[in-house]
Amino acid sequence: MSELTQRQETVLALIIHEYIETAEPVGSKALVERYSLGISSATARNEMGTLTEAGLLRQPHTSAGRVPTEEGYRYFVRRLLGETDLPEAEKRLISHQFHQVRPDVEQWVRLAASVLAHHSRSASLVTTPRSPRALFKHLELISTQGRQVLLVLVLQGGEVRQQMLTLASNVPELQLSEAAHEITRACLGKDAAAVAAQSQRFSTLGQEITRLVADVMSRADAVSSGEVHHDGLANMLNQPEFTDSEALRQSLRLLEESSFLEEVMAKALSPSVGGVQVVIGGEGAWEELKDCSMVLARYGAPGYATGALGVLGPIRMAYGRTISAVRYVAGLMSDLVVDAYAS
Amino acid sequence: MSELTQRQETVLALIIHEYIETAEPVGSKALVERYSLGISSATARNEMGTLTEAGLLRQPHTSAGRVPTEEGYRYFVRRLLGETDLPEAEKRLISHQFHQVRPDVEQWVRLAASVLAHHSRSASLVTTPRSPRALFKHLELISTQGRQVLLVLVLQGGEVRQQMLTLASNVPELQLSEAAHEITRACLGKDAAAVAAQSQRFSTLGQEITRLVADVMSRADAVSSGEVHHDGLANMLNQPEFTDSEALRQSLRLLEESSFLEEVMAKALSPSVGGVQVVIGGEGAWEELKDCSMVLARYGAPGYATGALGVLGPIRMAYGRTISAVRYVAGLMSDLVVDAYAS
DNA sequence: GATTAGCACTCTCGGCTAGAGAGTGCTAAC
DNA sequence: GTTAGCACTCTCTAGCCGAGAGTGCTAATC
Repeated sequence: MSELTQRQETVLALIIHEYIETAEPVGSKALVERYSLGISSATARNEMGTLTEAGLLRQPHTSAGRVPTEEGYRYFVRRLLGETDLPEAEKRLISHQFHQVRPDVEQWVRLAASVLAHHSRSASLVTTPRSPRALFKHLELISTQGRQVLLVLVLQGGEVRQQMLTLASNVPELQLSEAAHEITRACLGKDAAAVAAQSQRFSTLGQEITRLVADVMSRADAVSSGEVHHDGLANMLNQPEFTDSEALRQSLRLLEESSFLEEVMAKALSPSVGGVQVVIGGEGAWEELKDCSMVLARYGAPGYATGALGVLGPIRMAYGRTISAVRYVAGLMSDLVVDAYAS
Repeated sequence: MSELTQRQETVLALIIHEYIETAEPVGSKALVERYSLGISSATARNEMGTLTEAGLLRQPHTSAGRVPTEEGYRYFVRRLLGETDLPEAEKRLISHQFHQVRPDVEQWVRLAASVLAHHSRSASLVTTPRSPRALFKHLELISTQGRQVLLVLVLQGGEVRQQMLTLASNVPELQLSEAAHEITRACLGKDAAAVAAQSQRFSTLGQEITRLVADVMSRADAVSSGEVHHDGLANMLNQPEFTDSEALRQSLRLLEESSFLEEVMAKALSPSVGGVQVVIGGEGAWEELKDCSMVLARYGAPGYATGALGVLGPIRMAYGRTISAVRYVAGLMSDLVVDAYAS
């Protein structure tokens, strides 16, 4: 795409700004009046014509105002948005909220979803953080009744997994806790495969338990991205583009089928590990997202635990505000996760 | 309300049945033709007039067919529905599904939500099961790095709670595990208050930890109903009564604000502990639910752990099918929870 | 050469009307 | 008690019309 003049960029930016606010095609006259541009509507029309030919704007019908195309939004986000950021006051407020809730991953995830939904006025998505590879830290066996035993497995990073198991025979409590200690010593810091490899070293009981531990750990590996929490669905309904049900239904189904979401998040986030990723209109890859945009970011500490968060909304989204919010919350979550997990 | 004749009940039932299917006012002629009633449309009209006077039917406008009133639905559910039940084949299928997933409470909750949403073609709600009063079972202290310690608390029933804490000074691992054993011995089977009362018996370290344990336990008590999972939101959108956004938005907000949901579930379920509860149109008590119906049930084993599940849909809901599904899934979940927790 | 005023043209949207269709309540006959 | 017949009411849809907004083009202006 060839270069746009300064004025064309201004016009594009203003049209997008106006359209995001009003959700209605914006015409040349309204534009120059509303923003006191120093040009006449005719000049604006000429520029708009150029932008339309460049594929950045589009007319819903012959005699209506202009609406940004997906390409137009992309140009805007890539070239014109700059490094927006939340006002300091809002940042402090959000940060304060995070430090006020109980220090618990689950709570942070909820709060993050709530904050994102509120600031973006769209639907938000936040996965719980997960370690890339579960590493053994501590095992505890707690006898309950008869041959039922509760297996509590602590992973490096503080994640706790539990699992019931029924032993072949009754085993005294003392023997259980001894076995747990022995296994803990042998497996400290090992991953699922390595734990499984240790199993021969133990007695029948130890082998049974070790295999189960390895099993639980590999299951933890399998769900590499955590559960997806969401918030702000109701915001989507306020958007005029979702008044007819079809588009809305698709988005809703999206949010409920976490498998699809995980796939999108994983794919969209793999290339850019650092910053915020903006997916506008599905980018051709996701038919189901063609009426939506997503603003996504990873958070957490690579090596310890990472998660993803983002916002799902209409293509006509307040990208500036949303990107700032996503970036800031991702940073905040990273700090919190590092604090909690790094030890 | 005075008694209805046999024929009036038939007419009411058929109108409700027809309206549930088509979502459109049903007229006398269509009714007698569709169901080959042995009466003429004029007779049907007379009966419909009586039912309208009795407050069980209503006309959207002077010259339209009849639509059931909330009172009409209530009569139908209370007197005419009988003991419907899912077909054996479907029961077996559902049961099979439950036994196929990983034996894990979280998985069962998800599956229950999915099954309910599918069978009711509406939105479903399932809380995770919770013990009515958290009772201490086992404490484990795992040192991580420096003065950071991971506190793992196992409650009676197998629920596991974890919490980070930072000690005032560095404490060797051995001393930690000894303290944990000591506290475990002293607090076995006690509730939050009793645990707090024990705290004086211990050294400074023990006191600090015991108080934290009591704190964690009382927090567990506070959330007497678990987290609410939901599924099948997309089903709601298919319903014609939710095409305009207002009613839908309300229901959505309901599902997202779990606080409100918990209140509704708690209230609606407190009187009838045994069976399935049907709330039609909010029953006057909940303004927010006035366009919706809920079919709710408790599950679990009183004394061990209980939860609630149910379906939220339009008032024009397939009550027979939904009630059967809710009842069956609640029973299934009860069995599973008892199996898992009873030990 | 860029900008602008003026103008004819196009397209949507809201309001209006008319006719079709469905359903009702009533009355009189069976 | 039931039913056929009928006049009446109300909604829903299609079609039409005028207002309004916006455009593209041309010719004049800076």
